[in-house]
Amino acid sequence: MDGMTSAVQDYAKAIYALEQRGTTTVSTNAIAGRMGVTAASASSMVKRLDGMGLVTHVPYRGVQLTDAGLKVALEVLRHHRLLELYLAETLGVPWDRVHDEAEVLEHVLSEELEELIATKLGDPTHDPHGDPIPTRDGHIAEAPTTALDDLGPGARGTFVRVSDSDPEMLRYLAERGIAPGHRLEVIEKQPFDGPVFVRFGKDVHVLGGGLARSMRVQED
Amino acid sequence: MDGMTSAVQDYAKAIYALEQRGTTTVSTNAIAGRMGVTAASASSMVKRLDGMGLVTHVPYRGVQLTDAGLKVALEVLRHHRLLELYLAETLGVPWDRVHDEAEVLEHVLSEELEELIATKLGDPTHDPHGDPIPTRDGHIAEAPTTALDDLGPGARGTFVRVSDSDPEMLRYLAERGIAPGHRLEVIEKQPFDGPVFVRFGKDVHVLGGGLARSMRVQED
DNA sequence: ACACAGGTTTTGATTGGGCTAAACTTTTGT
DNA sequence: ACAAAAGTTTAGCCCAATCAAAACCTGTGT
Repeated sequence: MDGMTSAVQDYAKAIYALEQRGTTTVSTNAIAGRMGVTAASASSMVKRLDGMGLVTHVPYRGVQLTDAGLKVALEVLRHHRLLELYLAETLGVPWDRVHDEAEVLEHVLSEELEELIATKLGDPTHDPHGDPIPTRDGHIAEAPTTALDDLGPGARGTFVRVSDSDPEMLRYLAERGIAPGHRLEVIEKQPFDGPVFVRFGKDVHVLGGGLARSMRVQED
Repeated sequence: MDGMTSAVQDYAKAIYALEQRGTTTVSTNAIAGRMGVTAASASSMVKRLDGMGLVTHVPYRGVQLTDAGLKVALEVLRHHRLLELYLAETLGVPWDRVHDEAEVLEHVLSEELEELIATKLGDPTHDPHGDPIPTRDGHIAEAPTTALDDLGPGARGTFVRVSDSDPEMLRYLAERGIAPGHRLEVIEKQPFDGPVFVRFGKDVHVLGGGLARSMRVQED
């Protein structure tokens, strides 16, 4: 299993993330969007991944991770999330910036270092965004989440993460005292794609647009 | 100043290392040897570095780092040596392996993380191989060293490092209780490129061949 | 003085990753 | 039912980094 470049790992991770978002098969355009490349680039890369046996690709119909591909994705994800936690805990990297640091480190982390870090952290199960960390042998406790935007009034749950860990959003939310792990209740949702009124603790916040669509909630 | 790929950084570092070894101008072959690539590859890369203003290259005559090139080399070197120290001290990576880990991490270490690590380590001046760590602003206290092989009987000094931090050699030496930082005295040197008899503390060791040529000593 | 060995550079090919523009397939709207 | 829109793939190009083979300098020895 060679040819395992950073790009290949990133695509596997992206496809995994997209598969989690409901759709069983993932479109080329979705991959391109997430990777920030053109559809043409994504298409040719998908062909490579298929050749490597990491995905099954039915032209014009979409792509799906194979077991081998899933393994790759989860390994990178484990690296990523362990690093996020490590950077936040032991080096005091501001928690809205650990994502970007981890993004580049994840590809060069040796298995040996991964092991040392995991041990040092006490084999943690969740990263600082509230995301579960895959185990060494590729298992993950992925509780299903819903976009805050899709919840109706009365819904209760835990704010789990911001998809893609967008630092801007994380900072914005942090400024108003909102962070992954916090309990919430939806008070009201304006129609016509309008904002949602959410209670965090005592405070009610109005969240709309991209924000409410990116915030993932684990419902009770 | 873009186009700063890992490869460019590695070449700058290699050229810096070779310049330290006495010769003012560095040959293409020497670079190729150190980088583990063919002379052709080194030659074309040298042309790139010249175009970027990192070296001055006189065809067929050799290469020399410019101020800009030196700055690049010392920045990477600072990353490398801070990482070596960090990995050894806080993660317990065996000290004969920190070099290889640092080799890949040095290129993706952000300035921010570098700062946090340096602070956490108390702004250290030397790495675990005994090599000085360049300062943020590109200064380095490079004490001149001599190959153990070049010392004569009676010479005293401190074993400073193994050039290129060869893990095999480091392990071999560690097994016999020899490590950078140890004081030594040359007892005898056999003629005709023969081995050298060196006292470390109470023990006298016989070191010859590639070993004595790679061990760098800072003379009193 | 000049040929030859050894070091250096050039040439042309390859691989990984990306882009634009054009071709092709599928979906959608009327 | 069929054309337009939307999505996907292909074709042809670029750049970084490498290699092997060929062409090219340089210095040395006779």
